[in-house]
Amino acid sequence: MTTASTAADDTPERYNAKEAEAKWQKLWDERGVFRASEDASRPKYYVLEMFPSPSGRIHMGHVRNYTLGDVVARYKRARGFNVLHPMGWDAFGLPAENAARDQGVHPAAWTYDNIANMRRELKGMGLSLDWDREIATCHPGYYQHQQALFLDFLEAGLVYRRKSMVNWDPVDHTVLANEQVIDGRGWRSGALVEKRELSQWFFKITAFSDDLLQALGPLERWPERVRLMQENWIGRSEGLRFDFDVEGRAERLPVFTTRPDTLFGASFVAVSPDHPLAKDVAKKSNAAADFIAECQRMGTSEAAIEQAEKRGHDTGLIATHPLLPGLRLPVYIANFVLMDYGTGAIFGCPAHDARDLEFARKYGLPVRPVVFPKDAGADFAIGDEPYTGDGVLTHSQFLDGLGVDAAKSAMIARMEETGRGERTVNFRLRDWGVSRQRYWGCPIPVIHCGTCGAVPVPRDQLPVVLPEDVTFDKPGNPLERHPTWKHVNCPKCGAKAVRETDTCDTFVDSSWYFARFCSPRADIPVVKSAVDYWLPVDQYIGGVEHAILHLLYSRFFMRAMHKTGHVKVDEPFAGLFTQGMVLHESYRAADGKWLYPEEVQLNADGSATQIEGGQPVTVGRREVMSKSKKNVVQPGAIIEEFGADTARWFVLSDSPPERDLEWTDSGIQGAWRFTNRLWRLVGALADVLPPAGTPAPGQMGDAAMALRRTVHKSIVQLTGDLESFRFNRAVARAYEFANALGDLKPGTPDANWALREGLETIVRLLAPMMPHLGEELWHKLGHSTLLAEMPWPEADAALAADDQVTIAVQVQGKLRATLVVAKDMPQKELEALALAEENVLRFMEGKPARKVIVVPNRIVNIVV
RNA sequence: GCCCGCUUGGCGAAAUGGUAGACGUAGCGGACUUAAAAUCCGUUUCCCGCAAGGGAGUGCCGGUUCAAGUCCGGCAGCGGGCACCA
Repeated sequence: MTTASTAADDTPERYNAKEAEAKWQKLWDERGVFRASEDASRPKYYVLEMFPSPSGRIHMGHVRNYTLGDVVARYKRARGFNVLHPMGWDAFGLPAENAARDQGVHPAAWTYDNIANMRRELKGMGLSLDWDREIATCHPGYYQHQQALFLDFLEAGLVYRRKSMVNWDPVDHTVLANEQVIDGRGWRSGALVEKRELSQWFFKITAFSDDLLQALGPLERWPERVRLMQENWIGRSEGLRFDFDVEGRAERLPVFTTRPDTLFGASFVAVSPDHPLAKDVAKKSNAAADFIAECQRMGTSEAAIEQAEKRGHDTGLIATHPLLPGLRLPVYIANFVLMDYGTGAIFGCPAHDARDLEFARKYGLPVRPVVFPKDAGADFAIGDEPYTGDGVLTHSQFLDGLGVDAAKSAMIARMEETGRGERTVNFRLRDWGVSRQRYWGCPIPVIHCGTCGAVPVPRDQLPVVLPEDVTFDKPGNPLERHPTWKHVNCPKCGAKAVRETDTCDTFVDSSWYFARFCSPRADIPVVKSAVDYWLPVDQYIGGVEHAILHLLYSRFFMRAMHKTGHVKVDEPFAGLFTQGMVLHESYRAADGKWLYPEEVQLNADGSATQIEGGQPVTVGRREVMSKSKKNVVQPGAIIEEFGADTARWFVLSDSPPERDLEWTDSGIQGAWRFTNRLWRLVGALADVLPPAGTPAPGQMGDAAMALRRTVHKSIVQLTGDLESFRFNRAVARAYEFANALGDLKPGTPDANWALREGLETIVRLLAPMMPHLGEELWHKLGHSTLLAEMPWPEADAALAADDQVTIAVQVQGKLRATLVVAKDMPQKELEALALAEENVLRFMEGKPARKVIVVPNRIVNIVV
């Protein structure tokens, strides 16, 4: 990386960003410009970016995220909105515990150190934040209210405890998330992961399945993509639930199917290895027990599932077909049937389902098609592929001749009539397990008593504070082995009891922080008047990687908080913007080692060499910045070198914000060039400009008028760009605007006046994007007000409209000439002018015009 | 496997169905300079042409239209989400 010039070069011709930025940040802070309070007389606007984890340093993704949010916040403020723009810390989580174990530092100390550092870095970006509202989720002042909400949800029946299967690492003594199991082994210990049944706390997100799905529709200011992902995740499917009789057993076996039309093609029944029937069978059969144990040992990773073949164990039981009493279906325990979807049991119709077909072929079960493709003959048979399309029902009694949809309805109706089943809706969404066997999280406020069971911690005993004297030298949960912390008396009966030692999933912390920001110091979770005023968040901005979990959990939390009387809205985020990632090329030395960008010299021909030693370097494709590939650029270093405004300008400039952005050295240099160009432009003209507020001279020359038109057109266009999140377009307009300003020669009173108007306007338009430079230039232009408190400039509509337009003239749809004419010239005149063009006549080849299409102010197309 | 998105100069990208490539970046040529940096000016989709101008061109094939990067149908490539969900 070569750096030609930087903000540190303090020559009179260069903007000293470092000095200026510190000065304006201090002034904003002292005057409390960005402090927010409820004000019923003004429209409110709540802008929020996803809050960071205090990992240590901010990265370019943060710079992009918070710049986008800050542009919105500053712009809306200028438009007269009462803006709330807060910041906080998603501070609980595993990294702090890892640091504790590896570096011997307490998680709290590590976290608060990182917060202090990152707060300093964020302040250096000049963000228009209300720092008085700062919160950290690891602070008892925050998590005590989360504990109160937990108890509210518990009372409302939205929290419950049940046994569930988890991935258990027998070496580290902890539960692992699916993502932490690699090839069936713990990612850290390498131990074979076991499936274990543990008691876990769950949030009953499924209580809102239907609502969470239905309410996606009206979220018009959310990306379609995110809504679709949530829709798929919730996974609603309609079907039939009905019961099989099993020979020799009293209980019927309920199954769920979305293809009731294929019931006459059934050839087996299968239950999950975790199904009660399977467990029953295993009591008497070692073979069955062995099979179940084997299934449970199987990995849950994607790869493991993909490779796993369909396998089953024949229980010897027979289910009888509900409509064909003579048809006896073998009951299998099958590894591909999931306990927690539907009823944990299915009927298999191999002819019309891929999994069932694979299973049937393996165990020699009949494959009987009952849905025939439209043009199939009576001898239609299934080969290697099941037939899953529409068709005509065959060999299916009362369904014969029907299409698939009609047959589904008919079958459901028949089953409902006979009382054997019913139409059912099933969701893929499962309840949210929040128990984590970890220290650095919000303690779950429950006490376990031998006689009373799980007893909520009384409200007056909140918060349940994490003990500080814990050790991380052994695997497992430090809360579990703490000598005193968990030993308490039962709040109900007074007997000896133990605290819940599990803590909350950190996704719980981030599911309601946006509500807490409304009243961050209140002694209750949220103050009604505050949340009623501010919520929902008007514009939320963050990475698409949170499209499902965080955004879905937050939607659940709002509903739960609504139900428990805390808020009156269901949807937390009225508008959502998902930004792209920041990418960078990666560099590899001849020996295969990754190199940091600053170790590499980029050559004009596109090749690269190592600065030290001069060996050739392999330039890799651009990808997400990651420590392992060393393709990272530290925001701190960039801001130190060029200032925050230049960094902000660059991340806004190159790509549309929803798309990935490639960080390039030439790009940041270009942004730095522009920063200085503006600064010089104002500096060079400061002496000749008329004083601020001078009335316009009566006579305006053509050049001055042309600039005035650019000024007012720029206001209109750039405003539209900001409104629609097209910040790269706004940047391009600013360049055009600045080019026009540079082109007008000063000297005459009209030109000087137009230049003042232009410079003041560009400074105000750029202020949301480059706030420090804006203040600096505003001040240079003779103003003593703060630009951050100025209203948005207004365009003169007459000037913003063109008085001349360029008309394209086409012959047969091909461009043959252009006309510059007065705006709104009548169609007849345009047509006449077009037909008089030499080149147009040439391409008409003497033929008469058959048809002339005239679009006013745009185009004339002549068809011959 | 299912669902979704994307594909335009060397590169990042613009373009309410109406002049494709604005703006930036990189390159090339020039001015300034002892020189470099910085700055400023010019130029840059490809092909033919001294020029005027012409031809081709938005992943590929086809369609709708006076007019298609944009709309419709099909295909390919790349990326993302979900995935034994019955």
